[in-house]
Amino acid sequence: MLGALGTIGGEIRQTRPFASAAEEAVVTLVATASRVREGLSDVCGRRGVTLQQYNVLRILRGAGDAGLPTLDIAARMIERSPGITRLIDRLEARRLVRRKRCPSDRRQVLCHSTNDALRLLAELDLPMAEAASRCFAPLEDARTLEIVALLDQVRAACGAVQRPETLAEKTRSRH
Amino acid sequence: MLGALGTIGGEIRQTRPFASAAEEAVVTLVATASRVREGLSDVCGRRGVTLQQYNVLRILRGAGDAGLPTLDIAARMIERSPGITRLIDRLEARRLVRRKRCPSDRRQVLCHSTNDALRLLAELDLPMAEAASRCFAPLEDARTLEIVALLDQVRAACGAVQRPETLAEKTRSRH
DNA sequence: GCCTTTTACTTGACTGGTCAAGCACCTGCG
DNA sequence: CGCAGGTGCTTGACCAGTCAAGTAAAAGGC
Repeated sequence: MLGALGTIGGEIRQTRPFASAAEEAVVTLVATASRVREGLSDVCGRRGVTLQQYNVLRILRGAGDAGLPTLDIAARMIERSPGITRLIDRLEARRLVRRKRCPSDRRQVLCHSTNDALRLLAELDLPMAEAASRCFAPLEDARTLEIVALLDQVRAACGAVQRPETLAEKTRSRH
Repeated sequence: MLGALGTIGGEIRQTRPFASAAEEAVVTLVATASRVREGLSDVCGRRGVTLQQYNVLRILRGAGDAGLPTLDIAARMIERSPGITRLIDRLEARRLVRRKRCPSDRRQVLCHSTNDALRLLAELDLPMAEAASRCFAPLEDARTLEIVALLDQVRAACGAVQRPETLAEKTRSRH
């Protein structure tokens, strides 16, 4: 384990082996996600959007014409983002998002995808899918889904204490 | 798959299933790492350091009295960090790092851990290890190491194009 | 019908991260 | 020895993310 080829221990030139399997896994997980993220970020970056912005645009595309209130977008993001307002500000400035106050609840601001955004997403769909495939290319689909299943358990374990169900979510699941 | 409990599809309330295993895996990977990162970040945060700063301090502890030049630290970081100089600036301002010019190569700046830093790390060792264990608690060690092995392959696949071996690394491996 | 509480953001001040350019220093090569 | 080119950082300008406090609207009492 001490500096073996292809392992994190080797890559970051660590002098001592990991104290536990969990510690090694945490480091490997964060490092791997970081690399994958860079690859995707790079693809988005070529079209002038960050990965977070891309994520928002995809969420809005999925929401369709109805649009989505600001905090609902935040709740669906892959990575938590408290700066959601400003993030969308920038997208609105670039005419990738339109906002309007919700008539039935004037506290909410409904966000909509614009045609520019849909065009941008259409351009990004293929390269993003390719970037994802490239990362998991050495693994068969079965192995890939195995990772997914294992990671789901990890998220459940740390997410349980980390991100307690919000009130909004509780309310939603009640009906 | 469409919104099943405990899966990413359910958690982020996605309306359509994923187009491919790779895309699902990418989303799951980034989301999971993000949650794990938050948990660790939170532990560090209570002692006033970011996860990146903690990583630097650990690297310097590992380096011992010899210290380590700035860019060597950057190379060993779990997440790539071009802002390494400023990151260390902040650590130096808080007296967690000492810097001095290397006498044999005056371009390099050798960074050293201070006693304050060692004390801080000693305080963080246990809670950080616990946070890591908590994330992987539902998995047996064998399953945990299975994830590590799979993720190593993913990193190799996207890292190959993403982060080509630097010249410095080539030089080092030559002797 | 008012008054508290909750929700859904928004704003301001700040910290931290990123990119590009620059400077000091070393390393060969003629 | 001098100088072209590479290395190792640092700096400045910018942008994105974070935290705390504030505002406006809805919801729920009494």
